[in-house]
Amino acid sequence: MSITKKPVAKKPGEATSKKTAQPLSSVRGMRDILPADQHYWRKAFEAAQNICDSYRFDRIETPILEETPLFVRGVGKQTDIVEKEMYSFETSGGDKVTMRPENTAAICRSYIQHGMLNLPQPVKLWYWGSMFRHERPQSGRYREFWQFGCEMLGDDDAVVDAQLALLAWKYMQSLGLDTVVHINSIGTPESRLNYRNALVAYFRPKRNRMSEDDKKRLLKNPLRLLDSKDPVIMEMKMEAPQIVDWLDESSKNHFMHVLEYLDEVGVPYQLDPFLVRGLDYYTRTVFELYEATDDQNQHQNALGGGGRYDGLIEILGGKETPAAGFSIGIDRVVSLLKNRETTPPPAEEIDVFVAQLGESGRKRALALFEELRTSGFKVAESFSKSSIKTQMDNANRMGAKWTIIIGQKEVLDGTVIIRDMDAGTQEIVDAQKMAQELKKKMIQKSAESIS
RNA sequence: GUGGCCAUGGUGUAAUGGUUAACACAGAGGAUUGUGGUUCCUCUGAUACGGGUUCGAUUCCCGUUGGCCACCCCA
Repeated sequence: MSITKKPVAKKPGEATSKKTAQPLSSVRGMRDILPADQHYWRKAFEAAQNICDSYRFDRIETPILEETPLFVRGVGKQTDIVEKEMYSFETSGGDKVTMRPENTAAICRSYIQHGMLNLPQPVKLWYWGSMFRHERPQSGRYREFWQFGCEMLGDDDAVVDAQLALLAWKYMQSLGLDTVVHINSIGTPESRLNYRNALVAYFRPKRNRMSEDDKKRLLKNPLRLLDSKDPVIMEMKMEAPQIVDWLDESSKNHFMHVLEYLDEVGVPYQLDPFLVRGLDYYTRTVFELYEATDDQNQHQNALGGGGRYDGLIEILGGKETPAAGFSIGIDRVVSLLKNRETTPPPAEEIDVFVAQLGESGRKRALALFEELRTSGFKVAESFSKSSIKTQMDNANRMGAKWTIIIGQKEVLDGTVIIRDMDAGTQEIVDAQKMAQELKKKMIQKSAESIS
C-alpha cells in the first residue's frame, strides 16, 4: 500500500535533501525469498508434502523458540552448535530461550510432552521450517536456513533407518536430483567411547605433524579429526582404525540389515567408515546425502543428513525410546534446482484482463473482476491505472488471452467489449453474457490449438 | 573465530585525482485524454559508512560495515 506522490518540480535554490533515513537491510546471513524464487521453493515444498503424504508421515510444527536447555541437553554441550552458534537470549520475564538450531530435539520434546508414546509406534512426523545458527555465512550457508525433515519415533528396527534414507533419497529423485547416501554406523555410546580411545591412541604419536586446530580436536573431539580436510590428516586417516571394527555385535547386525534393506530398494549408497556427525545424539546409523557427481570438490556441502538417536528422548526426560530421522537443507536444494534449470519458469497464464475507463467504468470493472474470478477464470487487472494504453500494455505483458474493456459507454449500454489479444479483434457483448461468452471462446481456442 | 577477493542508481555494467559520474534494462509519464506488442521523447534514481593524504577524492591510504569465497562446522 503506497501513496504515489506526484513529482514536484524542484525550484532552484530550494532545499533538496531533507536527511533521508539510513536504508535498512536484512540481518546478516538472513535473506528474503523473493517472488522470483518462489517457483523453486514451492516445488521443493510440494515435493516434500507429496512424498510425506504418500509415506504416511504427519506434519508437525514446533515453535521457533524453545527453552535453551532443550538444545544444550539434546544437541550436546560440547558441540559447536551449542558452544558458539545458538541465538540464545533471556526474555524480559527471565526465561532463557533459544531460536532452534535444528528440529529433532524439539520434536522429541513434543513427543514426550504430548504422550505420543501412547500412539501406534513408530510415530512418523515431518516438518518444514527455518532454523537458526550464528555462523559466518558463505556459499550455501545462511544464519536462517530452511530444513525439511522426517522423524520416526518409537522403533529401533533397522528397517526404519532404511526407510528414512529411502525417503530422503526419493525426495531428491522426485526433484530430479541424483544423490548418493553416504552411510556409516557409530554404534552405541559405549562402542563409540572405545573407538574414540583407539583413535586417540592412533593419532597421538603423530601429533607433532598436526595443525593447532587438529591438535585441539584430538583432545576435545577426536572423531572430528576424521572429516578434517587437512591433507596430512587425510593421509594419516588411511591407516586409522575404523569404527566398524569397534561396534558391538548387535549394532553391527543392525547396520548390516540397514544395508540389506537399502540394497533391496535400490538406494545407491556408499560406505563411509569415517562419517561421524556433529551432533552428540546420534547412535548406530548415520548418513548424509550428497549430489551424485564426479566432482570431488562438491563434497563440502551435504544436502542433508540424519541417523538414529536412540538415547535422545531419554536424555530429554522421556522414557527410553529409540528413534531416527533426517533433515534436508532446502536452501541448498533450491540452489541446485535453480542452477539446473536453464530456462526461467513460465509465468502464470492469464485468461482475462479487465481494463476500465473512467470512474463509472472502474466501478463496474471491480464487480466484473469478481464475477470472472468466482467463475473460475484467471483474471488480472491494473485498476489503479487510468490510461487505457497502460492497461492494454499490462494485459499484453501478462499474456492475457482476452481483455474485457468497460468504459462509460458500455456501462450505460449494459455491455462489455471482449478483445481477443492474439487476433486483435473485439466484439461487444451483453454484460450479462460475458462469462458465458468467454467460456465459449476459451473452448474454441483450446480446440484450435489442439488441431 | 581466521584468511583471501570485493563494494558506483532497483539490476547489470562504464568512467575519472579536477565543472553536471555515463550506458543498458527495469520503473513512472507521454507522442490525437477510448485500445497492447515495434519505435521515439521525458522523468525518477548511485559512488556503503567514518577518518586521512590533497588546493581538490567516487578514484589513493586506513578503519568500520556489508557481500562473495575458503577454513572451522554443518544443512
